[in-house]
Amino acid sequence: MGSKERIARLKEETKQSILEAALEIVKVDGWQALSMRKIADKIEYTAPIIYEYFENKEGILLELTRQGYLLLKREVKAAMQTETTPAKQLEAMWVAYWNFAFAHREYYQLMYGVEMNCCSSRDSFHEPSQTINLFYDKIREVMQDENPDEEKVCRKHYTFWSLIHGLISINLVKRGVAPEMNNQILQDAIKGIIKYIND
Amino acid sequence: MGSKERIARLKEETKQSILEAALEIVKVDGWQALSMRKIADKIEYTAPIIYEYFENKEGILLELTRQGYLLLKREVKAAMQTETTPAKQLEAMWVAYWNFAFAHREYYQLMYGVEMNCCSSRDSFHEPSQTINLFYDKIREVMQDENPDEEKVCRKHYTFWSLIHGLISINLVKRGVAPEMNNQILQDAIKGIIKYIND
DNA sequence: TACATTTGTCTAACACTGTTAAACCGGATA
DNA sequence: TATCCGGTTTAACAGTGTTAGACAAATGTA
Repeated sequence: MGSKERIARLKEETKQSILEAALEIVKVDGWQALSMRKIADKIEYTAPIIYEYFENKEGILLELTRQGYLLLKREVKAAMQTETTPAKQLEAMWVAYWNFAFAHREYYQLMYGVEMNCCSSRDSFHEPSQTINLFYDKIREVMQDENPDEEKVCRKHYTFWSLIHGLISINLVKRGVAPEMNNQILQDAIKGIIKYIND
Repeated sequence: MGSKERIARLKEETKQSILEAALEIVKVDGWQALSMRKIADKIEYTAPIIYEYFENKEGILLELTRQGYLLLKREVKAAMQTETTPAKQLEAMWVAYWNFAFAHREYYQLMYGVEMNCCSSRDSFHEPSQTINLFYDKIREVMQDENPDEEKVCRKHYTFWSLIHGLISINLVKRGVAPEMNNQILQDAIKGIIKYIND
């Protein structure tokens, strides 16, 4: 009775095709454009059969997240194996992580909760620049250099900001990060940054 | 004819009440729970009148984003004024930024596109830990210390990760950041981190 | 005062969304 | 032949953002 296995394999195939269809839609039109009916259209079925393969829409997202983590691991591992010394390896791994985020931005967005819906143009605001200027000014003051290179000031701030924004994002998305570690990192980061400004 | 101004003031009031209602809903149930009809319910009107005050739902979000930036600027500025030396000021400003993100998480999420919908429990995955372990191992190798403190390894990695994740997030959400600066920051960060591991 | 026009508000509807229950229909089984 | 069962679809529900049309009350005008 190999037919049982055959149909099981077929089921697995359409399950995969659902995931692929979802990913295609997202790649073209973004996460907010993903709908059950569009997936169904793409695999030439009607929407309800998807529920034979996944509990609900979130089930699909969960599975894609899992795939994303697997893919990321593979790429990081591969990058590691291109180098020999630990320092070079670590560097290559982070570059791979970086590249993954842009090569598979849909995955990265899903995995780490980055901008999945809303507000098409978050640029075109002038308000943020007011706050940024406060920081720029202060960095200039901290720098001993009399005529600080504007590009350098910008880069310092951007580095700062990335670190703290990253810390915040991770905390907002994933609960249960030890708060005392957050504080220590935040303190370390701030101290480090201020020192780093006069490198 | 002061009545013109009176009704203009009234209109402005209900416009504000719409924004307040939206914020209340979001504070309690998150961004994905926000709907025009719920806002209307809260201000005791029906949904269509909201379109007299805002072009559409995104118009509301845009205005809230603007308010968020203003609020952030105020708090950063206030923090700055509690200190006198530039270094202390810069430190206080970043702490204020950090505090803002958690005191007004709805605003921060909206402003910087952090996890506004989807995937209730992104925890409860074991896949991410596989990748994290790759990094942990490598950090341990880079550390000269024979018996590295586990908490220290974790903290180093977390710092790394925050910086790079922050860099990525900003790039994914806000387009138009100079790519050459990204590269320089990424390179600087990675070099700096590796040095910093053996502090 | 009588009529006209504007203003505020609501109802109803459209086209979507995720999800479920019921019907249907073809093929394997008794 | 009759029965059951699995895969599939249709129809529906409740919810979403958004728009057009109706209706009444307030206002302006003759």
